[in-house]
Amino acid sequence: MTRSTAAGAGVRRGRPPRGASQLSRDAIVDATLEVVDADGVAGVSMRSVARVLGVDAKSLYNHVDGKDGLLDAVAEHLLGGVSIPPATGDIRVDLPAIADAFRERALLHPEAAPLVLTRRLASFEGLAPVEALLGMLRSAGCSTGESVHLVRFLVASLIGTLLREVQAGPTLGISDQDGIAARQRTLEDSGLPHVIEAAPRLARFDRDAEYRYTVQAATALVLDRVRASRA
Amino acid sequence: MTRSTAAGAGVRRGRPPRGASQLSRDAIVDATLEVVDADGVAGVSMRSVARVLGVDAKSLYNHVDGKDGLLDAVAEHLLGGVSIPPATGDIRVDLPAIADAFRERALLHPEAAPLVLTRRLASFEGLAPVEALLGMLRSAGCSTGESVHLVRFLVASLIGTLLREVQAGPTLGISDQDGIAARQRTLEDSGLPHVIEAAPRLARFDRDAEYRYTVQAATALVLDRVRASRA
DNA sequence: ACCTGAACACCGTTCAAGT
DNA sequence: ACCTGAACACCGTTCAAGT
Repeated sequence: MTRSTAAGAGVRRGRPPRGASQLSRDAIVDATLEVVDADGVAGVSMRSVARVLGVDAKSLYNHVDGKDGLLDAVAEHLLGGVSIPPATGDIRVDLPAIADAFRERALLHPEAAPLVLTRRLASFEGLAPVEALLGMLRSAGCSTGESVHLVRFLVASLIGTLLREVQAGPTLGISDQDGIAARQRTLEDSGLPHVIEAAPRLARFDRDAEYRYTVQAATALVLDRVRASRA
Repeated sequence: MTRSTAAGAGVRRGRPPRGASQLSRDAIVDATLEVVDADGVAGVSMRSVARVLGVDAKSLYNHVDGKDGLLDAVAEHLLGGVSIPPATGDIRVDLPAIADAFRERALLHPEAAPLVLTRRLASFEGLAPVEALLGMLRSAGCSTGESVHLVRFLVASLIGTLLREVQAGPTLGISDQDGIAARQRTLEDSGLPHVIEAAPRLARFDRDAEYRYTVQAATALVLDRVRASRA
């Protein structure tokens, strides 16, 4: 049913062989993503993942460090797959390209996005975007120190934006016309003057438009910072 | 042992009366925060919270909508307590003041911060900061549309930053000298030239300094946006 | 080297009964 | 109106045994 079209960059494509004892870390991660796509992160249990593989839950412990390790592995698998196009030297092109690559990968399995965005922020699987951002800033003339600060700011902003994008998915968005109306009414009942004034706009949420605004604002900020660094 | 000094703004102070049937939504939220402070969000279960109150776990269902509703209530309780100082009319003062108020409240119970920052991003308990930000931007001359976009960007950036601040708490930070060294070594082993160059700076993380950088960058961005809006 | 049966100490939640 | 006993269908994880 959920037959996701784009699987990882892995070798094996379809669902892993059931019943056969073909267990491997990769197969387990794939099976977990199958569960996540179907039932969300909350649906992941050692037992539910094992069921997909036609195997006993305890067998997973031979390949993965408990449930926590399993979820880490999933986050790492997704983060590790970020592939960034070569730099052009123009920040107005390269910054959006890096952000897009990260976003695309993080939203590959929307239900898994919170995992990718909140777990392992300190991990080293997600270093590709950091390397690209650092390279961009350094060759634009920023100091190493300024570059590191700026990279952290950019990553944090992007993560915050994507986290809301994912959360807003079902609840807000254009899809749910009644939800928007109800939401607007709640906002208007808040008694806060500026919230009331902005209620029609606060009630709706266009994911792509919000993302583009974030990237554009971030780009402007970086350009400003680079200009200041040069002076 | 964990005797947190600053409790909420609630009326009752100490631990709720044990054994007595004094159950109430507020008492349950307080008890949950006690568990969170001691054992983290992962330590929260209907049974562990009930144990703090000297009550059967099932009794909680009379006041709270399951475990999910309980965690929502905790997030709302914390978010609802944000109190923002009156505006001065100077963005360079007011924006940091709003951010500080939000941060202070979100980090009141550090272990509960992920709850506050990720749950209920669409909630209406956290409207006070939104109202303050909208007011600031509108009276600075931004259109309603631009103000809404900007508020979303600012909130997302702040949430992303605070989320990392909380995550970085135990692992990075100044505290763990060996951790920093190990982390630096890993970065240097990545093979990524700019990551290697920046490794000493990437390895350490000063929470307050990073937060200040975020607020300052955000302030600069807003000032720039306001200037553009006027022209 | 890897899989599993037995086992343990947990979970969230419903519902009918009690007071 | 609110609390609980009995009950159900789950959890994660260990360990000793099997192959």
